[in-house]
Amino acid sequence: MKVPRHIVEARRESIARLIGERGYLPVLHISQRFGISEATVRRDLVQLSAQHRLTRTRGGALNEFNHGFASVDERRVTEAAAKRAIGVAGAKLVRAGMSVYIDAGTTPLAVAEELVRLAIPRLKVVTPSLVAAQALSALPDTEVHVPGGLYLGRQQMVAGPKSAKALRGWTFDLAFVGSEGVDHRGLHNSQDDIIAVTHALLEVSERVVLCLARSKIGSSGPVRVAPTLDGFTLLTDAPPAAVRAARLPLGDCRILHVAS
Amino acid sequence: MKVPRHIVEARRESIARLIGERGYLPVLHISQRFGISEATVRRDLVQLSAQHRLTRTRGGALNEFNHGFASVDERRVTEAAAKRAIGVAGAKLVRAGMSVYIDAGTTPLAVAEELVRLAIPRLKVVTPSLVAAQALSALPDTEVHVPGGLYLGRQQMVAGPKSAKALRGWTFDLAFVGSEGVDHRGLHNSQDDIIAVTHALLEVSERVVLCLARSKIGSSGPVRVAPTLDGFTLLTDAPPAAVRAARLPLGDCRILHVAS
DNA sequence: CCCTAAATGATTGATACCGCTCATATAAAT
DNA sequence: ATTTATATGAGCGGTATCAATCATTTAGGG
Repeated sequence: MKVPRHIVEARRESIARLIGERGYLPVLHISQRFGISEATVRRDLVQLSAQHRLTRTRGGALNEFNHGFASVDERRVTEAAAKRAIGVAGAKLVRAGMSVYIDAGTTPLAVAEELVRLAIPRLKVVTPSLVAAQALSALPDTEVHVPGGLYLGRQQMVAGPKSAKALRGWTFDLAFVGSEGVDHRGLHNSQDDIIAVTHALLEVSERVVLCLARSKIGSSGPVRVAPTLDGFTLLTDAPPAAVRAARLPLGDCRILHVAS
Repeated sequence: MKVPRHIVEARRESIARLIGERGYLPVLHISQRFGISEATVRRDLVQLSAQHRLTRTRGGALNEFNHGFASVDERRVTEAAAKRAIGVAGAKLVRAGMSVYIDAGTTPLAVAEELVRLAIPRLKVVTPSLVAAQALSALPDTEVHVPGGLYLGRQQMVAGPKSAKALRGWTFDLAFVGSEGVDHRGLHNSQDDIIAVTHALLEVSERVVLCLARSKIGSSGPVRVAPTLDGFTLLTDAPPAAVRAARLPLGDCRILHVAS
């Protein structure tokens, strides 16, 4: 039986919305929820998928939002172990009740994920990464703050000069930051806004932990954030020999090595 | 062939991590990526699922984090048509190049979704809703800003006194706000931070559009945001008779009715 | 009022996925 | 060195999902 057009569209909107909220829904679940056949659900999903409103999977559909960002390069697969090891070591530095900054990027995110796994309570966390914010909001008695700024959809983070300014209103026991790379000329990154952020962090943080997978040692990026590693704690899975070989401008940088 | 224990564990970590990053991965994809059989992938997924590190679906597995939040009540499904109608009408008020504020909540979100559908270019948008921010970041030549503040994981939004303060640094052609309800005593909401936000918006916005599904007319909430609707534009799918019957303190409130 | 186009549900054959068992290889224990 | 435990891949029967087709109903437009 043909059904009015606006009803159909409203239903599709509802499905899209529902999946946007839940992250994932099986076809059967949707059909029961709306009292329509699975065939119709599939037809709706085809439409919505064509509009890039969601992503089909066998048996259901999931939020495009989850799938759309993070164009993951192959390296991440091989580096997953490294990042996880760094995350574990980084999270060990955190005690209940601390005030912590967690940068955007997959390596600092590993620290956040480990914090959640350990369920460390009563933290105050500031992070520009919304993936990290969402993850950390599961922690008990923890406040998660997001600095204001320009929203970057692809990276799911906020950035911009306002963020750096906002950070000066805080103090941190620990700050975890990532980087595009570090070599003999200093610390590099991809956006120049990050310079201001990094300097603000050095001012207001007891300790700034630079989380770097081994492949980042000796590599570079378009913007130089700092000429030396003075004041940082370098947390890496690179072996000591590799770090020495890169001839980094260490200053009084402390180094923590982890195995991966 | 039996394989060393640490290799197995490292692989499982990698899988968990990868799914954490991607949101979803099919079994076949994983098996190819790691060069192992699908049977082994399934076994790994069973383990990881038992540890609540991910959620299994037919054909793959997805990030636990996606699944946790947003408990949706049934009402949203039935009111979807109303919200969509309001979204369409609200988006019609927006012209290319405008500066717009979009509140958190599902009704203002409908406006954002319609803006994306219409692909209106060159907007400057400020929103505390990260769902809206993510959606709007797809618009061409558009800047999306997020005010800083406390992150609320369940609602996927930022809130708090800082947000209100940050808004005074902007001016808006249009501001779309939602509400818990409006009755003869005025405009109500659930958090008292919203009082400051609303007043700031009235100051800096050319026009503040209050988006209300019909069920909200005549209902109330724990906090009174404003005693009258003076200065607002009320956008609702409620019929004129219902609005009159509610005896709202309209002041010089303009009313836009839409059919649903 | 009639006609066309559209939306739906049921059916069906094909395909993908799953849980299980079993043989094998090998790490870990003794 | 020998034994035990375990991780793996292959095979198989069962089941869930899919894409395509078709009849039915009815909205929407003359």
